[in-house]
Amino acid sequence: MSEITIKEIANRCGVGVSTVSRAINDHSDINPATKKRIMDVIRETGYIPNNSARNLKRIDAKCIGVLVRGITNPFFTPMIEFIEQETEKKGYALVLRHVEAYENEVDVALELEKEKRLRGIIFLGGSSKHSAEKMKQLNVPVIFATIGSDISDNLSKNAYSTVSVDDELESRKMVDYLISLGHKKIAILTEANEEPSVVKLRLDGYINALKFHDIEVDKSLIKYVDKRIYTMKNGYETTKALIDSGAKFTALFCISDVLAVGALRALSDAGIRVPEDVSVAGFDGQELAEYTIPRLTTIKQPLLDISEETMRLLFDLIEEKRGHKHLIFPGELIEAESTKKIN
Amino acid sequence: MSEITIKEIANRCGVGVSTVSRAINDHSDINPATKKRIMDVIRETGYIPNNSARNLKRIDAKCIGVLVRGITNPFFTPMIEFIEQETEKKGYALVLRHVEAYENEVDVALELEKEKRLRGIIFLGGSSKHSAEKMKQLNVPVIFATIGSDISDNLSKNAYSTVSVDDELESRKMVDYLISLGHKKIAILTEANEEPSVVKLRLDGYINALKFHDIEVDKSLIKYVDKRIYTMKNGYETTKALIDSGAKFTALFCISDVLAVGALRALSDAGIRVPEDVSVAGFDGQELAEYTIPRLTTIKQPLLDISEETMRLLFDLIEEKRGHKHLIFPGELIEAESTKKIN
DNA sequence: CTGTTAGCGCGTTCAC
DNA sequence: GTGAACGCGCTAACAG
Repeated sequence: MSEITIKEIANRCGVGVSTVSRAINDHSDINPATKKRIMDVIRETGYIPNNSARNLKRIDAKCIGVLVRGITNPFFTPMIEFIEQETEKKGYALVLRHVEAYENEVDVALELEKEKRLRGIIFLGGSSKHSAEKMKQLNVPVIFATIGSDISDNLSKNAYSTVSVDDELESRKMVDYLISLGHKKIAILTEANEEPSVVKLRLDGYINALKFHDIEVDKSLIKYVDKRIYTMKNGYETTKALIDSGAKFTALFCISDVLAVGALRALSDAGIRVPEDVSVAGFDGQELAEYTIPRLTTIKQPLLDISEETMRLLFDLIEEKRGHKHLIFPGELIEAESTKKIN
Repeated sequence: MSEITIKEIANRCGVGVSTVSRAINDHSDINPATKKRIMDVIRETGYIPNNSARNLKRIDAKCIGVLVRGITNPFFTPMIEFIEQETEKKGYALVLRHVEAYENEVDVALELEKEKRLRGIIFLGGSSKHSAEKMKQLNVPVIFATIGSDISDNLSKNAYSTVSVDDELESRKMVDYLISLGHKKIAILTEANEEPSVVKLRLDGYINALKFHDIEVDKSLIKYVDKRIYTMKNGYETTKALIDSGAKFTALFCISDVLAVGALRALSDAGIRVPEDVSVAGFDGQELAEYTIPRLTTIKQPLLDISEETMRLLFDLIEEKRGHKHLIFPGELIEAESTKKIN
């Protein structure tokens, strides 16, 4: 039962611990024969090195950390898969960590950096607005992916990079499109969040588009979901509330595809046809949007581009080839079946 | 940027390291005043204890590990949330780890157990079939949730617990139901997997139900998706292939809800109405099933029951109140809109 | 209540 | 090519 350690292996092989260490870590200066003997014993005994002890000593642990906000959200899955591949290609290990609602992502990162000796950190989701003070403690390169820099104060912009779409612009693009289809009474499903965030930016885009086209912003058409913008339930219930409120609208813009799925269902239940009676649009361009009935008109975030550039930037930063940047990629308006020109 | 350590804090406060340690770990035997002084300095300096070092020493780390197979799969999300709550209630920490396709979950568990000094391990997804030898190395309680014990050899059944539905039975239940609606030509979307697995059990259930009702098993109606049963794309493409094959069927049973979503879309694209022309059924009872159009008939796995019993069992095992068990919960057949009596 | 000290398991010098 | 010894940062046991 007692835990088996490197010492134990060394004893059984009649060698010193450092030799075992060399065998495990693929060092070159070791006799192939002894290495084989050691590896055999390791396999027999089922010995597993203790990671805590390794991390404590190892100075050159090539490891990058990815902190994901919201486990509920399938949106990041394709990005994570790409990041995993690239990380491995570069010979780095990856530590993936979900950040709970009650946790501060930078605190978690700080802790992880010490524990795993991270060489770089990627934040997926969450906010890039953090105290410059704390950010500075993170003394490895940091990149926020899918979160723009508009969200933070200018002071700390050179403390990290961002790779994202321009959420305000993309949101505006979608509302412009709906307006171009003849819609004037456009409702929106969003989250009550006055903090700088992608949510806020998307709402801003909606308001700005309406204003630009001299359409009055009708507060009864702005509906706030309860807390989470990535649950169908919230999309369903908030849409139901919108319908029940008696407000008249010909289009409904949901700031996430997941919300839109709930909206589609709620409209259908109310006997409202999409897109004949009401046009519905989402945001994100998740896989799901291609499989709803009707298919969802949405803004597709270029996740592959974002992921690629994130990794390129991160490794450049690690190798000190260049400084921090703030990159913006254009989203793509996917015109699908859920929106239609108004009669 | 030299890392700041506990020693440094001790120096700055003019106390010993153990006093700092006591302050950090909320020990009772410490002067509140000195504790406050220490905590202040810690806050100022932004000191963060190194987890690796802690894990290395700490003997009583109350920590449980959850290993999740397949990050793509939103199915486990509600379970994870529940497990998190319960773990915290009991004063335990939680380590959540996703297991990649190329990894062996028991190996990962072994590693994690050493690193984090786990007191218990929960596997979500994957297989419970592992060499008894390896399982024995895991010398803390192990529970497989949502995976039945039928999958493993009898020898090692007392080495771990399982909490799940009976996948074969539930699958049979669904096919029985479809037959009761008058369907005889029932196609199935599954995965080519001869290994013992939930996938295999669900296919077995399908075959057994047909046999029981003296319906011939038509191999052209058994369609295998490519690798993953939790992607809509696979559901879509495999259904398309089924349609294109010209095979006649009046019902389509998908062994996951996610596959069924793809199937719904493919049928719709082919001009086949659900449920008028073809009935569609899923399996799992995920949130998504309530939001498709039409709503999906499915087998709802009692995730709350499974989660509750998993946690109860785990803590009982940790406290050595009882031995390993293999619990089966009944699934619930949700009759929704995607299935219909045949004319 | 507090300081000193001995390891936790391993990687890394530095001798040999 | 190999082993002995040191210390990573911390907690726990033991004195005081």
